[in-house]
Amino acid sequence: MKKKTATAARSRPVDIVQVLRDGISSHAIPPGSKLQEAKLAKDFAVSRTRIREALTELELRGLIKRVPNRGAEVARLDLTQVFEIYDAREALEGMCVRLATQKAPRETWQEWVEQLREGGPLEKLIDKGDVESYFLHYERLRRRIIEAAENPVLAGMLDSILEKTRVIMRRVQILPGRAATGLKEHRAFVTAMRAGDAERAEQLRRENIRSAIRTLKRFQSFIL
Amino acid sequence: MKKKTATAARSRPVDIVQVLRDGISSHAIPPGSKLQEAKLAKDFAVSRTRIREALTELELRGLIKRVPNRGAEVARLDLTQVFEIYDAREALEGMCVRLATQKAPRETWQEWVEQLREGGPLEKLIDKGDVESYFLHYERLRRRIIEAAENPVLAGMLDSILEKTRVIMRRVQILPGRAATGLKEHRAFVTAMRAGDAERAEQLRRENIRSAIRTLKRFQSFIL
DNA sequence: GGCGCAAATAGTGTCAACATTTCCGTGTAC
DNA sequence: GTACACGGAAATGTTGACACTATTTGCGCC
Repeated sequence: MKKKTATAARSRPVDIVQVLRDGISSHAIPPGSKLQEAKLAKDFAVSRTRIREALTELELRGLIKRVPNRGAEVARLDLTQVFEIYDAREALEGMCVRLATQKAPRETWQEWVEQLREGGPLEKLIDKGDVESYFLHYERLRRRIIEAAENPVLAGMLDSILEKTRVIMRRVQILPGRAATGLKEHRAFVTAMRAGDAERAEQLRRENIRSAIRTLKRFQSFIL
Repeated sequence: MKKKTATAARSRPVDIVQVLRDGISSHAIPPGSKLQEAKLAKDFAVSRTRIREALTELELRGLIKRVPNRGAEVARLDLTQVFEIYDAREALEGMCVRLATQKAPRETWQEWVEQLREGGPLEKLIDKGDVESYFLHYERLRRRIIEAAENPVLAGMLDSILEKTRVIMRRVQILPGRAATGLKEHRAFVTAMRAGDAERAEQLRRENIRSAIRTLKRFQSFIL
């Protein structure tokens, strides 16, 4: 974080937080960076007051760490916190799958069953080694499920923990065999959703996340 | 919220939020109350800047609602939100019970098995109609479990949703037969914890919360 | 007497200036 | 040569004033 981020010239009041959030969660502003109020104020062309409000919000979201009279810096999360977050994620995503299965008509998931089927388009993506594209599709499925769960409280919580681990999630996908394993597991819980079996779908989704945790534990030295 | 709350004369900077949080979550400051920055600034004997910071925190926690140029008021939550929160709670508390069972030595829960046993002291409390005291014990058990789960992320999330529904939870306890049913269910999941069966303990805890939801649904007209 | 428009009023949003604390470099003494 | 102390610079914390928006009040007109 040395120079002004190229696109930061927006003077709109609302989304200073949004820009910083995105920057931090994508590691465009890497962990440990110091955030100086005066510099940010100049970059965003606003007063320090607004910057300070934005910083308090980021602090509350746990994205930055502030020490009195010494400034703010982007929080680095250690592996302990990552595992804590994953446990929370397991519970929340599991519940989302359950609710989505109960609330949305079964046909909703038909297209995903087809995408994820053995020999289907998504499997071909992984075979080609295009993990990045697969990850984007997976993200879309996740958002669709959260939407179908129709629970803003859950959605907000997931949002607030994912903005901290987005980079880690992407790195996990690249670990040896992870994407292929993940696809099989995704296929499993989506099939259960298509069948309307909410209980089983939740179980499978949770097992899916636990599986990701195990992979992460095995390769943790490569991630952080 | 007309006059200054009697004890509000503290000038300490940190816990303005704490005071307001407690006031709102206990309904001492009832839903719909308008929070005027200038008035609060005078009551707490601090500058408006501090008040505004406190308000942004409360807004992020979902305790107040702010509309631009029109001020802030204590959020009223409708039944829809309450049920959303309970679904999230089911997922999170279930996970807490699972983790607590896995992480803490089994003997930890022995005292609770005894307290909750058939004909035990807690059952006697309910038979006497002292639901209030039972609720306090239950709260202590909850906190003990969260502590044993050793997961600050989960703890923070539960904290942030309970401060919104504390009043509702207490009202549910008073509904006909709810306390007695709750006790049986608590006994069940604590017994599983004592036995070290994390999977079953989680299931039972979740069933316990779903049971509370059903009671709430049945009597919702009396609650809100 | 009621309705509409305009001015006054109250309250929030924003800013620039001032006060305080921390950090870093320099100098001196041992 | 090292350690301690002092001072200056830079960044954060705090305050009061100003600008803008929405609401209400009062006046005139229908």
